[in-house]
Amino acid sequence: MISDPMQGAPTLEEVAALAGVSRSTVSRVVNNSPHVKADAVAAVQVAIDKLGYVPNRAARSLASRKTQVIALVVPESTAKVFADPFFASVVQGVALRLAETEYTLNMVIASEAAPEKTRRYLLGGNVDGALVVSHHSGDHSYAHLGLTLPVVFGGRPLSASESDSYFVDVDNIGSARTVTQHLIDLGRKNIAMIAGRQDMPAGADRLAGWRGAMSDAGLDSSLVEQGDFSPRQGAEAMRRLLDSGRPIDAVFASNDQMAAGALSALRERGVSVPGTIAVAGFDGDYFGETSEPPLTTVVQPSTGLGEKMAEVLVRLLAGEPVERVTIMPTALIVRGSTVA
Amino acid sequence: MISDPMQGAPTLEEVAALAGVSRSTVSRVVNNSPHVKADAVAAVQVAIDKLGYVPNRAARSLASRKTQVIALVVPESTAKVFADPFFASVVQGVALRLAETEYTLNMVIASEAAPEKTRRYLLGGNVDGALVVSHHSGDHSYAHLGLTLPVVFGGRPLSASESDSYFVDVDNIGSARTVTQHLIDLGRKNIAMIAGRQDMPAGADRLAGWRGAMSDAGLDSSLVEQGDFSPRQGAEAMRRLLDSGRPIDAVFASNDQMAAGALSALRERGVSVPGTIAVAGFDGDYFGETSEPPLTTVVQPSTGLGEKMAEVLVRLLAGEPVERVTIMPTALIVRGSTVA
DNA sequence: ATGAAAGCGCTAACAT
DNA sequence: ATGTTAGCGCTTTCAT
Repeated sequence: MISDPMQGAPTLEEVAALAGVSRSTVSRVVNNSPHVKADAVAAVQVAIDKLGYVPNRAARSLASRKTQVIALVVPESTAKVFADPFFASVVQGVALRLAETEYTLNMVIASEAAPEKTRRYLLGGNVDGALVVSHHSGDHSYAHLGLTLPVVFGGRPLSASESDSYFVDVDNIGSARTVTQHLIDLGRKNIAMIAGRQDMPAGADRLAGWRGAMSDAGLDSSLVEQGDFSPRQGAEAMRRLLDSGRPIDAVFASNDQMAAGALSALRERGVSVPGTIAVAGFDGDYFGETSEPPLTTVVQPSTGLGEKMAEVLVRLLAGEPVERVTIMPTALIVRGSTVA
Repeated sequence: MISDPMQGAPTLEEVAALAGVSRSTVSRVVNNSPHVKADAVAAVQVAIDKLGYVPNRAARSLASRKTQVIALVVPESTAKVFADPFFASVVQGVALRLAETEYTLNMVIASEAAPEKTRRYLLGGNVDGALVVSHHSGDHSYAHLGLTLPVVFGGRPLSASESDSYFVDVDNIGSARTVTQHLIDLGRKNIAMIAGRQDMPAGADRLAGWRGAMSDAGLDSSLVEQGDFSPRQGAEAMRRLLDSGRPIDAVFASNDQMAAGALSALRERGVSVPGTIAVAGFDGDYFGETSEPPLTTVVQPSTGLGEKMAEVLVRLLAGEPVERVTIMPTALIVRGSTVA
């Protein structure tokens, strides 16, 4: 059998004995207190190294009433579409940034069936703060968590007013306007929209951005179909658009996955892209990079978004002043799906 | 400012007082001890609900010498390619499965620069067990961790002998043979291989499987180029293959990402697929699903792999007998890249 | 600058 | 079946 890992781990007390100082002094050294004489610090360091001492988190947490744990809350529905490369990148950014700190990353899958369980866990003093990513969820039972626990959201929370929650996001409306304008500048007039779920900020805002650009240009903005951000539903939406019989010379989809789906529907109907219909997406993930033709899209700094979320929370926890809203930059990338 | 979340959290002692029993009894109820009378259980439950009591993990961990934490160790290089959908799915499986247990998932990014930091953390009594995924790493400093801490690997560990580590994997050799045989059955004779990194088991084994099938069929197995599992290097490998001037009528790539890259190289050279060259991949991820044409591939149950890893570790931790090696089933999926 | 002492909230023998 | 008694390993006043 495997030996108990917690067995025989050297304690602070043993370090103190070996260094010939009190436990308090060792504790101070471990916590970088400035009030310890240099030689004492040295002696303790030697003892720590010799023993391979690692502070016990549980004891430390119990005594200090701080957990040094940050929860990354992922609604279960989002977890199921972990396949979403955008989401995976955000998680990656969070993990990378947190690895540089003393915080530990606790990934929590929030079952939509038992939201109370998650709430209790988060509010039960098990974590110092939480990061909530819900690209794909309408569930915002976490919106009010921010009143009790430091929380940073990935993407603007739907239900909470901007004034009382911290979040990191991109300018979805503005970016959607930009892609749409690109399509308009190309001379396209009948630009359809494959919108994402409207119970999600990203879905609603991108639709709003498209509408804004269309009406500013005096174009009709009634060509809208909806999908759930998946390639499959993107393809289905495209087919419905085609079947409507209305003239279409361009399509803007709420994300690259749906745009890629639209591309396959177009291919199966023998419609040339961008010749007959130009297609643009949003996200800048590899669905768009590897599609045929590659997609014109709005690139979001997905890893950067995760890093920023972690950073905002860490600073919040450190008591530093932090801006409630952080908007990350996006960039329009023009590729073969709109320009031959 | 935000109120201290750990402030005022009801303690076991308060529950005991309200229920009119001792702390031990409350503890027993919380831990589902069978030795508590029904009415006492009821009284305690009422008190717990009324107070909204949540056990303090730190205190529990300190007293019980168990952390209830499982680390998911991700080598930093792997984290950077978190973009790998296969890997993301494995993580998803782990998280989903662990969410059903009492364990907490601690995601640890193991910096290759400071492997000792991770070792210390894992061995310092901060976790009960670890899950190591290193699809993309040659680093196996974790191989010997298994001697001290319960560890389950995703994929066969390279350096450790099978007899002393737990792992969950698929039959890479056999599956690679199967795809290759499919190509041979199609009448292809000059089948090239785009192999993955040979310092990784998956890379080496898939190459071996292809070799085996080729030599069994009496075919030449010298048409090999290597890549790092990325689409870009898959495309480059394909170009080198084409530039070699040797006849080629099929290609098997170590993963779908490289196969997708090969597809784009082929398209840019105007080579028809599967007409002139048939292409097959491995993994069953969406690179293969969304490519044009979609890829014939070996589907691995990626989420299932993660779930199984979690399950094996949980059972190991529970002291249940568990098989050291778990091989998950794969399936050959034939699509347009090999059959018109 | 350092030590002594008192817990943090819980579990785990040991009694009863 | 339930209560009592010690700690788990660390931080943190409070002295000195």
